[in-house]
Amino acid sequence: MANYAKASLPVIKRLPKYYRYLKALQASGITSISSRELASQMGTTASQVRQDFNCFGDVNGRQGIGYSVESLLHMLEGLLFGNGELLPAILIGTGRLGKAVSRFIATSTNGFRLIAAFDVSEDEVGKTVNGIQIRHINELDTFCRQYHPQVAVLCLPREGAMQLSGTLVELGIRGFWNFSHYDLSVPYPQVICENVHLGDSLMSLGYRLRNE
Amino acid sequence: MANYAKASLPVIKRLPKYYRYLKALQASGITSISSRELASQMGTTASQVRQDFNCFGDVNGRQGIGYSVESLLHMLEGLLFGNGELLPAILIGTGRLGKAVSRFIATSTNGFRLIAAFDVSEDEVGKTVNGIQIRHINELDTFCRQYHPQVAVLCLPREGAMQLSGTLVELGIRGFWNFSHYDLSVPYPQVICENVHLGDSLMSLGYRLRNE
DNA sequence: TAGATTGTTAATCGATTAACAATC
DNA sequence: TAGATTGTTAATCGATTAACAATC
Repeated sequence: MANYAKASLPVIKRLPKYYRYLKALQASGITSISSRELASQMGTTASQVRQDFNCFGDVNGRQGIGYSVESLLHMLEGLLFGNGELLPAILIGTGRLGKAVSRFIATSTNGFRLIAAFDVSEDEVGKTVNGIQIRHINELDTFCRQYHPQVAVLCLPREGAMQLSGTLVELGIRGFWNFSHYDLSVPYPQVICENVHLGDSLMSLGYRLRNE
Repeated sequence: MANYAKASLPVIKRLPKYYRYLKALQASGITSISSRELASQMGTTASQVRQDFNCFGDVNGRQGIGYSVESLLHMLEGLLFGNGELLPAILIGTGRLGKAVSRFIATSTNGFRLIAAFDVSEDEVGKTVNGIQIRHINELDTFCRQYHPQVAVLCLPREGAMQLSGTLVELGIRGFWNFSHYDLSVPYPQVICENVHLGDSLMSLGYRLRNE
């Protein structure tokens, strides 16, 4: 799919931020932007903006003018959401957090397609999240073999994610969004979405606050 | 409070992970651990473990033996959760995400104390989250002046967080946990908890999956 | 003592920032 | 043309990893 020099993880993590700022510019009718001005708005440097842009392909910046907002957005949309095709995703764990998070995946413009949800609790089974019927975790194996989801969103309350991740990889899952409060033991090259230990980030916040 | 060489952000972000692994070791009855063994379990290097440990104080590693699990945990607990005192926090936005997230802050062993919750919707006002009554956002100003919360957890659905952050800083908020899908415009030195753009991390995941 | 492991300094690696020629 | 801005190479900065003397 991609054929340009691969972006480093820090660059990848910045893409959504570029996307949001450019969307805002577009909304206010701005059609062209210089790296200097964009950097100043985003609180970064013009150098970084240009380096980043140059690593995700043919951005068509014009010397003396700047970059076309529309063309940048078009490029970012392709990178972030794919070009039309949606990544089939499953939700595992349909508690409060699972329900809150699932809304994002269920929104097709975000590039994912929620095709199933699983829970251990018999109470949950048969109910729906975002129009998707909740299945019992026992059906996971059969389901994956038939429908080949690519992404798993783990919203299990505690243990289980670690053990489950291995199974999921065997069943063809290529990416995880892990909200479980444990580390997955997934071998390279599966992609794990970072930024997901809700508790971790708050713990760190507390540390920083107390030590400023 | 802290008087040791300040830890860099990457180090701070690793603290919760150390905490979890050491807790697991403790639970399985292990009292002493070498940097080499801990690193191997966590998927990092012994060098990094030692460098990290040496930057958060007097860890009392014993040459030839290793580190005391208990003493490391004691130290990490102090760093992450404070020594008994809890950071007063408020929740802004009590939708699904706000409710899910608030459980963490409302659990006192995590080092925070949820003292209030606010929402714009009149429907929400008067209801409770985790035993805390939901107030109307109009009361935010009066409340902060009286009770001096230090941390704000932003679970607003879209706009608003950006504009609100400035006000909150003026009202004495020192740290944010921002789940809102926008960047805050908060001046240094307020602490912003990263890892919080739920959508962002999924977008990035999609990009990585499609480009592997 | 011999083996293991720390604490710390030095080397490496990678990401960010600066510089500047090319050019719109 | 003159001013502005890109694309890209070089310099800097910081974090990770390696090395090793000290020592339990």
